Amino acid sequence: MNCLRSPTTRAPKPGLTRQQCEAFTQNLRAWYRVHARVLPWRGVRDPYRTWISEIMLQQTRVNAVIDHYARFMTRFPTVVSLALAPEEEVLALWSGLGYYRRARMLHRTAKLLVEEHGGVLPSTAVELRRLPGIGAYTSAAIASIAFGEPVAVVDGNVERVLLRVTGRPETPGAAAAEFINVTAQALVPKTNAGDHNQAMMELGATVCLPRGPMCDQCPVYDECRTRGEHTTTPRTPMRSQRVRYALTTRKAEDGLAVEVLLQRRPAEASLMAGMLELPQLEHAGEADGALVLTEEPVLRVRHAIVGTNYYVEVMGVPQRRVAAKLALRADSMEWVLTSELANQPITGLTRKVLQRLRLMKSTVAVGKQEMPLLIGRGGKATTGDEA
DNA sequence: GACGCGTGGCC
DNA sequence: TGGCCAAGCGT
Repeated sequence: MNCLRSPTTRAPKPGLTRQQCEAFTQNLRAWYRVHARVLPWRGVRDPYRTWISEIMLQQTRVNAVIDHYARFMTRFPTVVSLALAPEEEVLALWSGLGYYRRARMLHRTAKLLVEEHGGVLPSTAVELRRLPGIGAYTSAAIASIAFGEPVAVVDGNVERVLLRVTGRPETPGAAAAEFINVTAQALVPKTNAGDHNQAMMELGATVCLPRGPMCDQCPVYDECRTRGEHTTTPRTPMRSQRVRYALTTRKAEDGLAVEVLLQRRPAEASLMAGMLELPQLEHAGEADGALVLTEEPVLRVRHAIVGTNYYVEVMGVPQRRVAAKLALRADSMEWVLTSELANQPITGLTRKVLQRLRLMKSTVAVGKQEMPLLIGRGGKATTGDEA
């Protein structure tokens, strides 16, 4: 425990006394031994696996990561296999996870590691921090979990837990961030730092919840100043936007298979660059009437992206009509076999639409195996038909 | 330091 | 149903 290690006189002090630090860490450790969730990336001593899981977990829920992680590790079991893959394939396995820049940086870093570091991850937080896509949190997470370095992670969970435990008023800013960092570091044991860090996050994710913390189940209730009181800062309200996509299909050359017309987003787009989606129609207005065959959309879905609710209408558009309308963008159009959709870098929204229309099969070929594309609650594979 | 970047699940 | 997120990073 580092509580004795007093910071320099000018640095802020931890928000807990030495005795509180010791009690907190002990109680947390005992709780974690019993309540730690069994997750695929836990209990493996492979820095590569820790790296992949931590990148996937950035701003992403554990449940969403589990199946993507399994497919990803099957297809790319090593740094070298990842480095050798085309970016298209990395994005295809990332499809549905969001924040696609993560996948590109992951791929870039894998190639960098192979070219300049013998395909091996560096073992300290300071060195890891220099790699693309690895920031303050992820460098500490990999260093502590995979290499045992006693460095604290600070994510949203840790921040919330420590604000509640210390009772420090939530006033965002550099001073508050430094206070959190110092307090978090004071709690890190010299050994098993990785387990301690994961326990801190596990506590925040399963007990010390943002809303409705379950204080009666909390292992550090006695050390907590606020017992769960915590005000969350209000957010900007969601905006709404209407959007229409064209669903156009044709028979493949063999006369049996079906192909779907997709459009590739510009490589320089800030949002989902280079990924495939259904062609977007001009918004309801003037010339649309001549284009749309079915007055009623084939499908309506709502799709939320941070800050915006998209109310989506998918319109069935025959091939001969779509050609004229979309000719200007013809160079970005691609016909994709429905059997190949699962292996393409498709945006989450288009993926959702195609699955709901049963045009997209529910498994993806990864190496020699067929992996389920959807995992239902409880880990049972589903066909997607239940939706 | 603020902002842009995705998504599925939960209530 | 609509609102609220969740194990951040780069610019």
